[in-house]
Amino acid sequence: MNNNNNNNNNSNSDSPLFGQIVAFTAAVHQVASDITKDVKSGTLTPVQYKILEYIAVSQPVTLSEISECMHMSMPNTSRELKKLTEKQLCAKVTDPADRRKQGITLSPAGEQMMGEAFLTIGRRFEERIMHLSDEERREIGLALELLQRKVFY
Amino acid sequence: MNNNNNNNNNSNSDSPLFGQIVAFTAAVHQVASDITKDVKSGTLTPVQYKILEYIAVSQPVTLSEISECMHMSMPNTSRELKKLTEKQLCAKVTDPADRRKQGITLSPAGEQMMGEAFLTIGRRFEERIMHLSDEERREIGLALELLQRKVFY
DNA sequence: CTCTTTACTTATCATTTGATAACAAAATCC
DNA sequence: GGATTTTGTTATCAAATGATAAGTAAAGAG
Repeated sequence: MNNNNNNNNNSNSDSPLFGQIVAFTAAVHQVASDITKDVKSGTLTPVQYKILEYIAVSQPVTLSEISECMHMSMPNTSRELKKLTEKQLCAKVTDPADRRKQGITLSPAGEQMMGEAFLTIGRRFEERIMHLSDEERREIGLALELLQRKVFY
Repeated sequence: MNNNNNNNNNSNSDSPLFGQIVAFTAAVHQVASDITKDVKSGTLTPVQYKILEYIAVSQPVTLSEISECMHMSMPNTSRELKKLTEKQLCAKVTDPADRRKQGITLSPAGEQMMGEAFLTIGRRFEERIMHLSDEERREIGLALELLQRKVFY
């Protein structure tokens, strides 16, 4: 009865791309979540793992950068980073040029942990694209480049 | 030549695609997070919003489906859904064919809330791709389709 | 009809995360 | 040199989320 207008409100008829992007984004999230499932050590909280991931890719980083990029407040960032440091997974080095700033890097143990995590992720990804030919991979590379440049910048 | 098709176990990131995918995935997450920032009503927790989003796209859904898809336990799913129902944002309808199951849909208020959210998201997305030509959009559509079919399935 | 399984609920507790106030040290501004 | 801004810390509190145990009602199996 009051089943009013049809659902499938996935779009916005302005842009047919929009619906496609929504579905695509959901798929990317889904796959990313599948592929990274259980890679993190049990002693890490999800946020802590994310932080390590970010440090691993962007090191050295400052606390403020982590804070901004991960959308968390400085106090909370500081707290989590302290825990990571206590777990010996990362190290803070005071910038000699500006001694307020701290360059944060992974410790050797942190490097190893994240190295293993990325290896697992890489293996799972390889499985997923195992069956693809060189030509297909080339196309995928181009598609990724295109989307990143024009949409996900 | 070191071609794919054989499963080389020492895989990790000798696939140049892997690094590209990592960066791409990060970019997608970043943009998605930017674009959906603050679209949710202040009365919703992040998880509750995610659930509503899922219901909106997939309704009607059962509790178990939400539970599985969102990676949360049945008790917790039940709790959050109860809160959403109390907030009048969704409705449970017992399946007459199997009265254990509950089809969950958005209530009119829920439809409206999510409709507005999607509209905002759509507008922000439009801004982002505003400057693109028809030809570019067509290419993007193709790229999305390719990636979704071959990588993010 | 009893036994088991499925789908979900309720209650409870621990942990994680978010938010805010108050502080400190180094750099920068004037 | 004193005020201000930047960068980070510590402490505390509230809320959100996760985990688990125990229960209910309906469906299905034998």
